[in-house]
Amino acid sequence: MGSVETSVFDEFVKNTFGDNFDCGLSPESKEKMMNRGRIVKMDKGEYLQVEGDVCKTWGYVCKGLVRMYYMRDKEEVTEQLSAEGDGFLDCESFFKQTPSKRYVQMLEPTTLYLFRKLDNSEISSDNYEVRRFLRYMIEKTLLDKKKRILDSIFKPARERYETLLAEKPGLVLRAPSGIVASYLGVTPETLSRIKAKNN
Amino acid sequence: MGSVETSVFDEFVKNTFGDNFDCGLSPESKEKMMNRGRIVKMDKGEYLQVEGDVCKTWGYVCKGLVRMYYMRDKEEVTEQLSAEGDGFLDCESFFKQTPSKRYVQMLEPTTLYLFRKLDNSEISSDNYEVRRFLRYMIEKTLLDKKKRILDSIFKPARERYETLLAEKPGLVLRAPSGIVASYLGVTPETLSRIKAKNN
DNA sequence: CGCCGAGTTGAACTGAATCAAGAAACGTGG
DNA sequence: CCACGTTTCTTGATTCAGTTCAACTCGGCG
Repeated sequence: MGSVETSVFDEFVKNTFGDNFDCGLSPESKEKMMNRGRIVKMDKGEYLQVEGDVCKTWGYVCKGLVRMYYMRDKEEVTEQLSAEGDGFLDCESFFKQTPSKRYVQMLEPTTLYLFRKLDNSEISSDNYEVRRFLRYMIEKTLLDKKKRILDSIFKPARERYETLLAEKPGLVLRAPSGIVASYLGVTPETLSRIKAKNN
Repeated sequence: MGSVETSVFDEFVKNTFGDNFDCGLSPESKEKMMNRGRIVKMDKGEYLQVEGDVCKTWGYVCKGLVRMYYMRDKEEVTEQLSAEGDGFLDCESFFKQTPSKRYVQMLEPTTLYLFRKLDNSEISSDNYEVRRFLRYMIEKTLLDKKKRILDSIFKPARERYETLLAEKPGLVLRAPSGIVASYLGVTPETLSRIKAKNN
């Protein structure tokens, strides 16, 4: 593995778990983890995954902008919106290895780092450090998703928008308004009004 | 382990994962899993966990009724409501082993089956089957929670109530209305009106 | 130049929250 | 076992955030 992948992996860990997180991986275990990763470049509009595919990889955005969405009666529901430094995962299909209901599309020319899912023989042969790290990733990802969904229940639309704008201004500025609206769980009209009143 | 625990464990697996699920545990591995379980009887109103505790166990209701809730500005938000055959878990505290924000209270005299969390040395020494089974439990639990929360966003209150009534009539009949309302994510007034119109 | 889809603005509507008051259920002590 | 006070539940009136539907504006692009 070259130094490019090494630094991408370190960056992934830092951005996902925070600065002070100890991933608990020896150099050898880290090497093992990284052997599962590969860098992929994609064009704007291109799909990494469409409905019916089985999700085999865990994604991390090096550069660009990605959205994950599914269809809810002809309406696109944007579940994830990920820019540089964000991970993304279709948990349901990835865990169960069943055909996905979700689409993963590039909103800009994008560079991804993709971790391949382990097959059973790999998991059983893996060392404790690697298994623990994978467990951290699962738990972190799912707890984050849960938190995001809960926020969308309790916080009003304007507050959700302001939080997103404060934490990820790039997303709001770079993604089309309609997609940001769907990510925030409101209609395009409502987002437009929120933006208007914010000036 | 006696036959009581064995049958409780099998029942737990069946109710959690469905009839056709193969837990993939050899008799020895199953024995190992069950060594982590114990049966606990509690009174109505009693707390298994209060805010500040660190969650050490995965719960399964053999008999009775349990609710998990947390405080959101003086208001109790019921996150889980579990009767016979249901599992319950405070994911956040359990995974991170941090002080919990949640309360777990018995709404009836209740018999629980509690699985102790593994410490690190146990995990590293455990066999593949046990680790895989624990992974199934984590993934299942978190995907279910996610689904429930998503339903609460998209489906209107009346539909959520009707689904709950159809799938778990016992909960609606046995739990106090105020708690059911909080579980459904509506005010007691709204639930009362929904019930009134349903006749 | 004129089309086209995305975004904006306005008006009416709706599901659910809030506020307020009355009715029923509950448990505690006599 | 009943009486009483407290909590919980119901019912009504009002309000509000956000949706829906419709018309209009703007910017890009053939």
